[in-house]
Amino acid sequence: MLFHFKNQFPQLNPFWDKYLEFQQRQEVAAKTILLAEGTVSQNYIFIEKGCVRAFFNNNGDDKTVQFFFENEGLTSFESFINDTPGQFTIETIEPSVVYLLPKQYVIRLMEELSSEPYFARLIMQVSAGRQTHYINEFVSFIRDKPEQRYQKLLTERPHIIQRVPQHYIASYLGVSTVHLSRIKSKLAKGKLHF
Amino acid sequence: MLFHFKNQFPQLNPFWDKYLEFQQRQEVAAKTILLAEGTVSQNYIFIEKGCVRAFFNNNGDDKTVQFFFENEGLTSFESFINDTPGQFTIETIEPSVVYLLPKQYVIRLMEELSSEPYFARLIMQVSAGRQTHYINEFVSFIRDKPEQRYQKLLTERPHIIQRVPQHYIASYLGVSTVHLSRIKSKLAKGKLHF
DNA sequence: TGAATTTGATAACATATGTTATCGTCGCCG
DNA sequence: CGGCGACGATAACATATGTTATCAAATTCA
Repeated sequence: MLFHFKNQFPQLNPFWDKYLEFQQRQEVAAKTILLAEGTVSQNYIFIEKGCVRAFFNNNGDDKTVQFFFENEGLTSFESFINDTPGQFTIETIEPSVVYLLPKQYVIRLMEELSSEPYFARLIMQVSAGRQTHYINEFVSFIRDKPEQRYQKLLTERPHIIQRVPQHYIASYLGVSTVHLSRIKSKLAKGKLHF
Repeated sequence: MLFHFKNQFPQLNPFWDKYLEFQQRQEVAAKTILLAEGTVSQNYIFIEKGCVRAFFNNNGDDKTVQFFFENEGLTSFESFINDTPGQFTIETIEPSVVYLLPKQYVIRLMEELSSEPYFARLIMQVSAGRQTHYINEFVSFIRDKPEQRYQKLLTERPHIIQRVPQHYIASYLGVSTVHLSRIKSKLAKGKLHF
C-alpha cells in the first residue's frame, strides 16, 4: 500500500521518505507467521527478500489466496482502516528479509496525506488496481477449470511455480494436491486440449 | 460509488447535490442491457426501482457475479478511472427505473472532490468496503460448498431468492440449474447436515 | 551422517457436479 | 383463447475432483 508506490506520484515522495526511518528490518525463517488470521494487522509489511503467502484456514485445511515476492508490500487494508481482525494469515514460504512499519505510523502518514490533492488520486488508482486484481482472481476462479488456471500460472507467472512448493499451488488453484499431480501428469503427456 | 454515499460525510453533500440535475431518469424493461461487457462504462447507474445483475459470458454461458436492488448505485470503477473496457454486462432483471449520470460529470465531480480532505477518507472507506465485499465473495466461493452458499443466501439475503429467477441464482452460486434443483430438493427433504 | 519431515507421484475408490433429455407449469402476447 | 417461451423439476448417465493409502525422493536438521 505504501512504499512500493514511491515514484507513482513524485509529488508525494517526501512523505514516504519521512517514514523510512520507522521501519524495522527483520530476518525471519521460512514458515514464520507475520500476521495471524483473526488478529488486527499491526504493521505494513514490505518484502526485501524471500516470499510469503496469504491464506485462510478451513477445518485445518489451508486455502492460499495470494503470493508475494521481493519488492512487494502488503497490509490488510480494511484491518487497518476499520481496526477489524483480518481473515488471512501471512506466512513466509522461504527464509525472508522484511521491513515492518508499525500501524501508528501508517495511520499518521495517511492523516498527513489526506489533505494532499494527489493522495486522492493515488488512492483511486491503487484501489482500482486492487479491485481489478481481486475481480480478475475471482473471475478466473469461476471461469477457468483448474488445468487452465495452472497453465496460466505456468505461462504468466512461472516464478511462482518455480519457487513455491506444489501443495501451496494446489491450494491456490483450489484443488487437492492429488489432483494437481494428475493435471501435471496429463500436461506432461501432452493430453490436454483446449 | 456516488449518490448512495450521501450523508456518509455530510461535509461533502453539497458536491453530490450539485450534480443531481445532470442525471437522466429512465424506465427500462426487464432484460435491458445497461452496460455491455467489453465496452467502456459511460454512466454511473443508480437504481430507483427494480433490480439488475452483473455477469460475464463464458462460451455462451452466463456467470452472474452480483445483484443490485433499489437505492444501490454502481459503476465499473476501473473502467471509469482507466478508461478500459469492463468485463461485466449489467442487465435489468425486472422492469426498472434507473438514473444515469454520464461519465463526464462523474469525472468532473471527482476532480472537484480530489482537493477536499474528506474525499480521501471517503475513498479509503469505500475502497475498503468494496475490497471487503469482493474478498468475502471470493472466500465464500472457495470455502463453502454450493449448499452452504445457498443456505447463506437463504438466511442472509432472502430477498435475492425471492426476486431473482432461479437460473440466475444457480449461475451466481457457481452450479448448474440442475444441481441447484437438487440442492433445493435435498434441503426440502431435510437431508442436509452440516 | 542419519533420522525425521517435507514434498510429490500414483492407484483405487467415493462423491460431487455437469450434461442431456424429458416433462409439466405458468405467464405473456398475438 | 391458444400457443409459445421462460422457468423449474427430475432421471440417467458422464466426468471431474476429493479422499485415503502407499511409496519414493528430496530436504532439513539435530
